[in-house]
Amino acid sequence: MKAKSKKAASRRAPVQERSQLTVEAILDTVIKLLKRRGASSITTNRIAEAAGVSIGSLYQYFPNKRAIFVALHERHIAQVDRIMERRMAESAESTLEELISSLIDGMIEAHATDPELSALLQAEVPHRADGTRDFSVRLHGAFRKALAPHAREFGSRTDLDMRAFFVSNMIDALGHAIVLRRPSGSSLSRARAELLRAILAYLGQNGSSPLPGLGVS
Amino acid sequence: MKAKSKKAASRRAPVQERSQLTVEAILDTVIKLLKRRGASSITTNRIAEAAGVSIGSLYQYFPNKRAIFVALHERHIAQVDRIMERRMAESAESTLEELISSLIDGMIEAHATDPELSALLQAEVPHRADGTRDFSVRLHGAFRKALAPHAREFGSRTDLDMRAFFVSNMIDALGHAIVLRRPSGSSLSRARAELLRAILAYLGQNGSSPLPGLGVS
Amino acid sequence: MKAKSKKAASRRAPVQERSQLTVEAILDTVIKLLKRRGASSITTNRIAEAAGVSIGSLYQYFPNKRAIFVALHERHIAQVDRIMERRMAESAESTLEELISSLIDGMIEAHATDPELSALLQAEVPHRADGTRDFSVRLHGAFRKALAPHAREFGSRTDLDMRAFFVSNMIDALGHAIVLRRPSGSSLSRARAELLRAILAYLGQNGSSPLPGLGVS
Amino acid sequence: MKAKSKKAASRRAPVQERSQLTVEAILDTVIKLLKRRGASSITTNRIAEAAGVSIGSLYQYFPNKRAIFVALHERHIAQVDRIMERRMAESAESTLEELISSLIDGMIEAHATDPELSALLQAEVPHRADGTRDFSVRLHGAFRKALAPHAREFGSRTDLDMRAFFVSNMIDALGHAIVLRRPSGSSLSRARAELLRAILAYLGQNGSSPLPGLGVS
DNA sequence: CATGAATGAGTGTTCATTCAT
DNA sequence: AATGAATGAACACTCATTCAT
Repeated sequence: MKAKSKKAASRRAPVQERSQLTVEAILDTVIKLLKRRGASSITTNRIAEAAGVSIGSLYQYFPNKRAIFVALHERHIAQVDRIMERRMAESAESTLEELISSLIDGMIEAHATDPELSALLQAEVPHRADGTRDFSVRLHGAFRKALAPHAREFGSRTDLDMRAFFVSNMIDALGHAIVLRRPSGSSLSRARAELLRAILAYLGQNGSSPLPGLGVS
Repeated sequence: MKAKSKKAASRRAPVQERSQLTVEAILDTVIKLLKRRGASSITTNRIAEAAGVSIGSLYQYFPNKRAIFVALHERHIAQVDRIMERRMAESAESTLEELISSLIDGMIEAHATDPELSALLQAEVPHRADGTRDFSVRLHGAFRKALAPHAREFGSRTDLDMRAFFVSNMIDALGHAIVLRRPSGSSLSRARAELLRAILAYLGQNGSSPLPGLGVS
Repeated sequence: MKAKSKKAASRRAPVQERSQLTVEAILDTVIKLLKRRGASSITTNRIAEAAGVSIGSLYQYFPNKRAIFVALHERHIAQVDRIMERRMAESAESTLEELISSLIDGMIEAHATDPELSALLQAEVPHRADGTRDFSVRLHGAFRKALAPHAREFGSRTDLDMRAFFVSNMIDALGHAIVLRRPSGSSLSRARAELLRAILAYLGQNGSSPLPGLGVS
Repeated sequence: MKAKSKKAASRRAPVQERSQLTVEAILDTVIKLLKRRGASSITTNRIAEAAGVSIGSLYQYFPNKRAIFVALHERHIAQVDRIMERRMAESAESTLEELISSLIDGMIEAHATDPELSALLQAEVPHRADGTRDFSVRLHGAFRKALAPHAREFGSRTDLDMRAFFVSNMIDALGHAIVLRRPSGSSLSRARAELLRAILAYLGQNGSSPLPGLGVS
């Protein structure tokens, strides 16, 4: 699930650190402008000004405007990545149900933090289709591993693959949906429970047995 | 599910028709340019030229550039709408399973026709968040009606609402996903069957009994 | 010596004509700015404003800034071309001396009209080396033809070629020099006579006899 | 013929020397960039980087960008100057023919070393008209002195002046021309001989006597 | 002296939109 | 209605130059 891992050597770089701070400041500013005025009115000069950086400096950190949006998407994805990765690590010893439950919460955590931003990023900020795909793909891969121990329950290898695909997409898409569009009048926790139920039902194989001891180990 | 219902006044038809044709031609051109060069290089002048229309005429049909994109999204949604509406009408007498099966096929039909376009519209062409929401909302409403006859099986009214929300989102999001991103090596029909199974399992209530009376058999 | 010969079909083009006028106006403006402020302070917006044309229109006629300078050079060369070509045509029946005399006057006419411009074009306005070369090459070719009838006087074909090369370069470079840098205190006509003498002496073969009957015929 | 004579104060030498080396390195880099990318893409930052000097240091040696180009032209002219000056000194006892022959060789030596650079400096690198003029003027002055002993052969003082002007310009312009544009198929030495012949013929005064004993003394 | 991050005025260029024909 | 030349505000981006370290 690691996106890029540009872990800075701890003491190596006051310069690097300041760079990183500036980059973060710029991206945060873009988010602010995105919410305040919408994507179409964002200009590089406005970003620079609002971020308290000279336009020249902005171009020292980003080669062009598109790169700023790309970085914004990447940072967002990396944040989700980090959350999900942590949860997967934590659930290493848990049952499958616990794992899925945790990942749903992760998804909710990731998107409920700033639902407006999530929506804007998807609807207004152009992003080569790969960005989203990458995330899906990583989540899919993670699930393939998580479900592998139970492979014999899912007929063939293709079955496992498909199952992982569905589960990852359900968590992603439905997690997204319940945060952003859940029917008015229903609580998030209620929706969360429903999502868990949906996934478990799907994995329940013909509704037969209720996942006896599906540890992730 | 009707998007706008611009029922043409019967006698103004000839004019309206030419207008309609021009509008269609323009939107088709936008799609072509979108695929060929990407959204960021689309300009109104280029659209007009590629569509064989003068820039002046283009502005006779669209008040500004954004309106073109809006119209494109609307047309796309309307197409999906039409397909789904037809299928819902056709399945008025069918079992729930048949309805869902049909709607899944509708979703696939809608997106498999031009997956590239679907992806582009979502990733590159800006669309106020409402566009997507509108569609979801309509599908949701439709499902509320479709599931209503079985209301007593789903405890409260809130339950029904939630159930409809999940089913509509699963059809939308997972239908989308299996067309655009399904794991290589798996067939669309296989994925389609899996999606149906997932939804039915979800509606199967705890995976226990098979929806007594709901025709799911 | 023909540069491009885009002689407009006489009635074909009111549009073309206006275009041509605008282009000329722009180039004239560039010259004015060149003289007034120097090449380094010329901007496309300033050109447009000074020419009374919108910047957008300017870019309808020239794809970029460099093209403006290229066009300016080309126009200048074309003017010299035209003058020289006319003189060569007029001297078809004259002696070689008369031809050379006429071409010297042509060169002077060409550069004396606006010596400042000539100097600026050469010193400040960037021009791919070919521009100048082209002119030299055409003049060289012209002289090869002019001297051909006297080929037997100049040993081999290489000799003729070399002779034509020297004469064309003397007319070009020295004609240029006497207009722009001739020693203060000497008249142009005096310098002109000296140039003629220099060329004739050069062609006089060892300075021996005074060009016996070198008619161009 | 001395261009500037920045005779280094003997004791500041080490510093001066390093400075001088840096300046030379910068100018050499400019030439490299000039050849590689063309004048229009040269920036001070690129120069500094390619020269392995910090941009700050570059500005320690040159007050602004223009100064770099000026220095480049001056260095080039100084090189030619040096060559020509040496040759004039060496030919102090020679005949006029020998002097001229030597200066032609000097001109060839100067430009044949790096013809591409010569062309670039003239065509792409902006230079106030004075730069070229200066050189011409100095060569002109030198010739005035060289021809002075034979003043009585050239009628008036004005005559002498004019003669010196023509000879210096012929050496300059035609020397340049034979190096850079001589007709394909002719050797440089052949062209060199032709240039000498042209100048001698010009000085031959009506083609009469062949310059009896025109020492420069 | 050296450095190179930072600056920001200014540039070339685009492109949505208008409007006279 | 249709046209498309013209517009010019606005944009992304550059680059000569400075100055704190």
